[in-house]
Amino acid sequence: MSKNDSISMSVIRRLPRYYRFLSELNEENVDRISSTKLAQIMNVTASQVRQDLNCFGGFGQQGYGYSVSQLKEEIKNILGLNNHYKAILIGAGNLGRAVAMHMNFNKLGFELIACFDNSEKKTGEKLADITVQPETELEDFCRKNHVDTAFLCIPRVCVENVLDKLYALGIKNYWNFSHYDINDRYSDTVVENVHLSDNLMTLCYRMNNNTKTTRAQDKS
Amino acid sequence: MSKNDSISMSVIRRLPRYYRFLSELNEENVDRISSTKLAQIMNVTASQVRQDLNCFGGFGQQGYGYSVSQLKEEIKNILGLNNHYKAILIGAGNLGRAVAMHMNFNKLGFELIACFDNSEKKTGEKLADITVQPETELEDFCRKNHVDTAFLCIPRVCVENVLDKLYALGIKNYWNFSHYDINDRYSDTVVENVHLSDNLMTLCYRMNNNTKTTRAQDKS
DNA sequence: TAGATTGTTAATCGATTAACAATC
DNA sequence: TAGATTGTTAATCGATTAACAATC
Repeated sequence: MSKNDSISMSVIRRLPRYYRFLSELNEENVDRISSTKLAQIMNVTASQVRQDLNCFGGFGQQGYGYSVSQLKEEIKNILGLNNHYKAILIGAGNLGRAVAMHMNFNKLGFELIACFDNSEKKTGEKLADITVQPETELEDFCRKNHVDTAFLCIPRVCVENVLDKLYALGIKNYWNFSHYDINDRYSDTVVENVHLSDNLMTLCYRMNNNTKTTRAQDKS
Repeated sequence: MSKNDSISMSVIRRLPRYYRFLSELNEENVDRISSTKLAQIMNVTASQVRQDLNCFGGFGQQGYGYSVSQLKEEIKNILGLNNHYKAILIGAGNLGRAVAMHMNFNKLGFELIACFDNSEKKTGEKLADITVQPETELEDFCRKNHVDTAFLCIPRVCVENVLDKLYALGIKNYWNFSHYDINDRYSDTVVENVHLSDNLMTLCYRMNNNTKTTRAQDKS
């Protein structure tokens, strides 16, 4: 982690993809790989691979290429996947439950330690190995337990209220599934948005205009 | 839909966001808006707003601005949200169920007409107003019913098999929640990927390197 | 008409690609 | 040593922003 002054978001958003492909190669017991070969597999240019990796350090060796297992580990570290950031989930609806059950948080740098929902019906339900608590417990829980980030799987209209509480408690990292603009209210937050409906509208557009869209940014 | 030769993906991916903000303004009964005002609300530049909109036509009026309701409708049309593309869902696990229950497909240009799962346990379950069918019925169903697109909420390892069937049946539009690279196997497909774990890894990176990430592309 | 704001062209900025000297 | 492939600089390409003439 030496050179990482102001890495562009374009590069950052490609890192998980590198990590995935390198993990696969590693599982297939591939020892080394050249930027050209990796680029081929990933459908990008060799230049991009080398430029991207060199944002973080010179992981390769001239005339040889990159060690797959080493590079995989480097990127894992750069991404911070060895962390166990404590996360809480707000909202135990369909989406919240899917997120809780479906994701392998431990491999992604997180640990899900609690879930809250404002509906009495949900309270007491089990998701993975955590129990849904009433939202009235939220603040108390956060004061008693260190919480790094909140995953917001609640409707847009509910976000502001919860966000204000969380922010006041010092939680400033969010995985946000709503269309509420968190950064707009609190600018010193780190927010990753998942806008499923935007994504689906984009699919709709592209189905409509199939013949002539550019290829750029297709992936991801 | 006149000028739309090769609109860049950057522009396309911004359209849903315009649509959202304009819908809101419209609900607040705002009649007209200037590019400057809209840009302010959306946290972008006025130039970008005007450039983006002018990819599709001159919707504004000099000295006046844009009619909110008209512009909203224009974008709705550009996105094709008035369509009712017939969609089927493959996979009734946590994620599939969340997708089926959580999304307001009709407002997004789609209609969910069936759901399939390869597990006997799932068969017969009700999601929204559709019943989960065994995956063995898939091909038969697709031959008897027109299907425009498939939403893939199944594990990566299951995709290839299902994809081959769907593609053979002429289905070439996919909303893909797995890491399987559909475009790689069939290049004449339209694919929108939702890579939740990539997204979460990006959050992890940014939590690690909070102080010094660029702002570009933060939104979306 | 005067003021406002668009549509559009030109300038800038950043990201991607190409090229090649360094070096394993 | 000769061949391969990196790290890095320079060139290109595309996207964003600024500027302004057209016009409502």
